[in-house]
Amino acid sequence: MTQPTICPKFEKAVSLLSQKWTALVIYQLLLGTQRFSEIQTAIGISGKVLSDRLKDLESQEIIKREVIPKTPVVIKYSLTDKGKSMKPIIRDIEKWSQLWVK
Amino acid sequence: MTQPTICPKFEKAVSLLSQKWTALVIYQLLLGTQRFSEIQTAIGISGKVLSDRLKDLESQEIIKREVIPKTPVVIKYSLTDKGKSMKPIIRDIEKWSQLWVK
DNA sequence: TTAATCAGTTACTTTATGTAACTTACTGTA
DNA sequence: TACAGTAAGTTACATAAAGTAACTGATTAA
Repeated sequence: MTQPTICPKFEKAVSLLSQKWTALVIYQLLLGTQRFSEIQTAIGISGKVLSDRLKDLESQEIIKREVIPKTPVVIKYSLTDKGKSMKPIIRDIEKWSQLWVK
Repeated sequence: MTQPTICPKFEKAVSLLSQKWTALVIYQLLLGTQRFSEIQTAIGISGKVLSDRLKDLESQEIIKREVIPKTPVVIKYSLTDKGKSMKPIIRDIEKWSQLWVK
C-alpha cells in the first residue's frame, strides 16, 4: 500500500499538455511568431479559449507576448527558450501519429 | 484567409494526450502489466475516470485488457505495440520536465 | 456614415472530471 | 454461520473546463 508518488515535475508537465489546445498552440508557434488572430484561424480555436491558453502559457513562461505600439496596435506571440525546448515532444507526437494513427 | 488545416493524424494524437490522465496511465503501464487497482493507487485516479480512460485506450488499441479466470478473477492491463511506441513521447516529457519545470 | 479588423471579454450552455456510495463475486476471520 | 475485506468496476450527483455567440473599443478603409 505504498503510494509510489509520481515525480511532481513530470506531473506538472503532463497536466500542461493535457489541457486542450496547449500542444497545438505550441506547435503553431514553432512555425514562428504569430498574432492572436493567426493562431486562432490556423488551429480553429475560439477567442475565449485561446485567450485563456495564452495567459496560462505566458504565466508559465512558455510563450511571450509583445505589444508593438503601432496604430492599430499589434500583439505578437512567440515561444521563449522554455517553449522552444518542447519541440522534441511535439515532433515525437507528430512522428508517432504518422506511424500509428489511421 | 486560408485555413492551414492541421494534419488530422497529428490532431488525433494530440487530442488523445490532451485527455486528463492518459499520459500517466501510459507512463504507468510502461513499467509493466498492471491491475486496475494498481494503476489506481499508483497515479491517484478515481475508479470512474480510470474505467473511462482504460476503455478509450483499449478501443484505440493502445492497451489490452486480459481476463485471467482465477477465483477471484484477475484483470491485467498492458500496452500493445502501438502503446509501447509512445515511449519516446513520454520520455521526452520526462526529460523536459526535469530541465524546465521548477 | 457604414463596414471591417484586431484582440480580446461576457454571459450562457455543454462536456469532462471529481466524489462518494454502491454492487457482485469471492475469501478469510471469529 | 456471520462479518469484514478485496477486486473491478458502476451509479448518481457536483464542480470545473471548454464551446458558442454576441459584444467592446480603438482604428482604418470605402
